[in-house]
Amino acid sequence: MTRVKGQDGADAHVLELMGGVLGHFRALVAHEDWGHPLRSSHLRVLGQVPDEGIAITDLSERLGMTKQGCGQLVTGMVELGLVGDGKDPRDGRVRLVTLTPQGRRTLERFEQRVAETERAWAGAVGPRRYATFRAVLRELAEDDARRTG
Amino acid sequence: MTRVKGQDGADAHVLELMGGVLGHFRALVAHEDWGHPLRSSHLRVLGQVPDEGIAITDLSERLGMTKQGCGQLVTGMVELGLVGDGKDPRDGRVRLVTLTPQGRRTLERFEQRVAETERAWAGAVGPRRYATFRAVLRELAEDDARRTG
DNA sequence: TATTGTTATACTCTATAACTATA
DNA sequence: TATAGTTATAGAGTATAACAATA
Repeated sequence: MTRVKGQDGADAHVLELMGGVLGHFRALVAHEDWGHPLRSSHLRVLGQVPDEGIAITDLSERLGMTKQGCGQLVTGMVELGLVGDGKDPRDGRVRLVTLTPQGRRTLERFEQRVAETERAWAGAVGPRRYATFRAVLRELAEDDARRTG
Repeated sequence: MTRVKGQDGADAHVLELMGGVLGHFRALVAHEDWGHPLRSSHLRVLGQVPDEGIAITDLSERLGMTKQGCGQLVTGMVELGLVGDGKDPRDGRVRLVTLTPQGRRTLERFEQRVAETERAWAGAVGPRRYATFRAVLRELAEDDARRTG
């Protein structure tokens, strides 16, 4: 159960609310059959791999994690067939991470689920209110990135 | 750095945005000096302990986690002095978890930080837009709870 | 030397399974 | 027997430190 009320029935604060909504997606990913183990960390990676490929160090920066952790994560995803890795002909040190067709399909299917969910949400709260919600969320994230990044 | 743009500068989707905003709070908690180690799991617990105390099993349900995990978490928090535990006089099996004065102070201070942040956000995006954002977020969380809970 | 990436290790958070103690 | 809680163990996700290979 996702809680939305705090103690004594008081309104949950923003953090609990966001956490609950995010939990909805974790459940969505976990309960669907993807043909192989799929974790949300995989999806975050898939969304950051450009067509031309990317080095572990750059990918780790995009993901906001260490290159060590990123390297391990990618190794697991190569074994699952979600990404491929190869040498960069221009720099022998670089492991160039690319999307496999399967990785691309998985990413697209996930993005469809997100889009479906957003349509359902917009229907539930009203398209105009949802548009405001979405815009405010983006502005808050951008503000935060400006301060910390 | 909290990312807000996906690959090729495309807009990040809702999940990345929420994740980024939540990350802001994780950083806020991590960088402040609380006098002892404080993790976000602690804060979630503190927010769910009523004045009259609560049993581990009930607390675990409020938190949406197993009673085993909840018991461990509470044990650590007792050592930190954030909560106290005692026997329930009405049922000898029950470990009654209560807030210590220190736990209450920590919770209040955290809630002040949340309130300050929300005021800053409302100022940044406009009070009316922020009110819509907040209301939509609550409705989505409630909707989700109704479906899954 | 600086940079890319790996290996080794550890910690947080949480789960499942098997258990003990009390009702 | 049913319920409250603990102990043991494991796995995801990530970090830091020390290292190897290439530039």
